[in-house]
Amino acid sequence: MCSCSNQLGVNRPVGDVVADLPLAVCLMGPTASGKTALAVELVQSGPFEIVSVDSALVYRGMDIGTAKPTADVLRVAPHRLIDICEPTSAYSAASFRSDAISAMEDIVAKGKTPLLVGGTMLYFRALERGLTELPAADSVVRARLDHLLQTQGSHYLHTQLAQVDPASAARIHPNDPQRIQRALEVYELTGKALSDLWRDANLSSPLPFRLLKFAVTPNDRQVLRARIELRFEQMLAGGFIDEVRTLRRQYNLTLDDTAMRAVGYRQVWQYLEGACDKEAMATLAVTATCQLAKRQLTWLRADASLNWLTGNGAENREKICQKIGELGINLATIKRQ
RNA sequence: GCCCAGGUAGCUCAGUCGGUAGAGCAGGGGACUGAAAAUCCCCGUGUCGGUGGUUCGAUUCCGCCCCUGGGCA
Repeated sequence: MCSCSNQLGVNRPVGDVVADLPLAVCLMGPTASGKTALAVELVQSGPFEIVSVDSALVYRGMDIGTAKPTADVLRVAPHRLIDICEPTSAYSAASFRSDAISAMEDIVAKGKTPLLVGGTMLYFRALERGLTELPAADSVVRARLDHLLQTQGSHYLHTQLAQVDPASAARIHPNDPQRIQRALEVYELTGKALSDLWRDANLSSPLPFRLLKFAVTPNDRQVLRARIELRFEQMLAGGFIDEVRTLRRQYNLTLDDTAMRAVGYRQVWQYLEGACDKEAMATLAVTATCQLAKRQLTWLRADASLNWLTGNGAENREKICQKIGELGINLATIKRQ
């Protein structure tokens, strides 16, 4: 059993700078893998406070389709970085990094340990490794590049990029408009090649935390698919379609808005436009969600520093408790049932 | 019962003027620096419904049989 304490302390030799950094625990995993349930258990049994790492949960009014924790859950396990944006605004990995670090510092100041929970793997990476200091998205530049993309095609933009930033053009596939546009945007805003900035500019400040990372996932992909199917049915029964109707009524949204690119919302939107019937919409949404899960797993497999949690709830709690113990940290008992 | 149209990859279909076949979707793997629930890249052997015949060679042509639509009775 873990020893009982409200304080987290790091029992490492003085002078070990890395060990002196406060601990933050990461709970990563594909959609529908059970991250939230596990996080709630941890919060109820240890000195944790949750920071959401999720690009869709940041949006207000997007509750059902994002499987956002319910008000009841949030009462016992508050999540930071939820409901912080209007659906019409754009959030970003850079915004997340700075918001997350503020939240984590605040949590540590209260004597607690940040528990980072989510499935947006780019956000985890940006947090851990930092980002090159670059200009933020510029809506005017993007609108112009969008127009060029529509009229000239991505290969044209790629040849334009090759002239100002050959290294980025070589790295980015001609069919990948999003990355071509970003590289061109950075060039327009700075007059410098993105590849040169990556090489020369400093990364943002190093993360002032030590991360202990866990990945939760069923060991069988079919199990995850079944959970996704079940959850989508529950979303529909819970009023997901009305939620999208309301968003469309309340905001001046289009499918191009970041928020409406979220899995499920896109498919319901198309259904509401009459593009398909309800059954086809559900199939498309489930498929898109499974494809998202697959991409999330690709990120996770590539991270050799992860601790995998593929057991049941009790086994997973035990493993987390044990790993934290190995770091020589006194943590409140994580209850076993 | 008769007539017509089909039966080819997990699904929807293309195609082979006879030389054992390929797209989209699904699925799998991978990439990922201010949109990331996004955006991309790579991966295609399947008794070509069954069975006989013609042929050097049949998934392709012919006969019969089975199955699925639609029509006529």
